Amino acid sequence: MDMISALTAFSALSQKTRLEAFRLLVTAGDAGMSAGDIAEALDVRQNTLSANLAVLLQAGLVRNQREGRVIRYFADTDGMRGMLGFLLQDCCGGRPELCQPLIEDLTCGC
Amino acid sequence: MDMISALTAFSALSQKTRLEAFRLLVTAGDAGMSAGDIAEALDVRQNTLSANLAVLLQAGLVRNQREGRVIRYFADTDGMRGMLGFLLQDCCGGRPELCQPLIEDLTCGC
DNA sequence: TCCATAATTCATGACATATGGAAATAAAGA
DNA sequence: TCTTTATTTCCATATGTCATGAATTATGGA
Repeated sequence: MDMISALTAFSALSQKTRLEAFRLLVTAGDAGMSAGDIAEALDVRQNTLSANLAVLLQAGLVRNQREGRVIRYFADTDGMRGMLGFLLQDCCGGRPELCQPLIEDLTCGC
Repeated sequence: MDMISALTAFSALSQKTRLEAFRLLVTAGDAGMSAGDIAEALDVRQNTLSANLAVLLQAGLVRNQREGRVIRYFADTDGMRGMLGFLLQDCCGGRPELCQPLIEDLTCGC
């Protein structure tokens, strides 16, 4: 992940509808969710959500797949990992003692 | 960390100068960096950087401290942890099997 | 073929954000 | 006190972003 990709990813997550949609897809896991279901869950119009999903797609944070009439969206864990790695990489590179407790805190029991 | 704080943090990191400044401060660690040194390192004007540091401050991603004439900035690891936790929390909550490899990948050897 | 459904694309107006110049504040030293 | 240095604040402008309404594409079924 380079600087531009990271900026795109952070920018994508800096908007309420998109952050909510992304979290929804993360919890949905492999099942994913159709664009319509996401729009209904978040109470936003289809075209508004469509534009926001397009931003998440371009940021590499979600994937999609047409299934007949519906288009199903999934969280892209690789994209998420790349973005987080971009931040933590620097932390570890320079100061392992800062990184250690941060990582430990993120394991959140699973 | 709530939704609004997370949005503020992601928004703060979605701008090149701010993301660069934050990474600079992360690697600087406890030593921190003065506003002037950051401005010079990133080749941006002081007033522009000042505005951007104010955004990072408000997002809780950096702290500062006056030392005589200079104002020294530090990365706020608590803020960083809160932001990352906000994303990973959902991942773990719903799907531990998604979270596990993601966490493992983030430990990056330290 | 015709219609209904699902979702996207396009154009527009409203609002927010970033940057630069100039001025202001704060501290240190002569 | 006056000057210099470090940094911030104010203001204007240019740019970017977001949601909306209308039109468009794509699919499935009558």
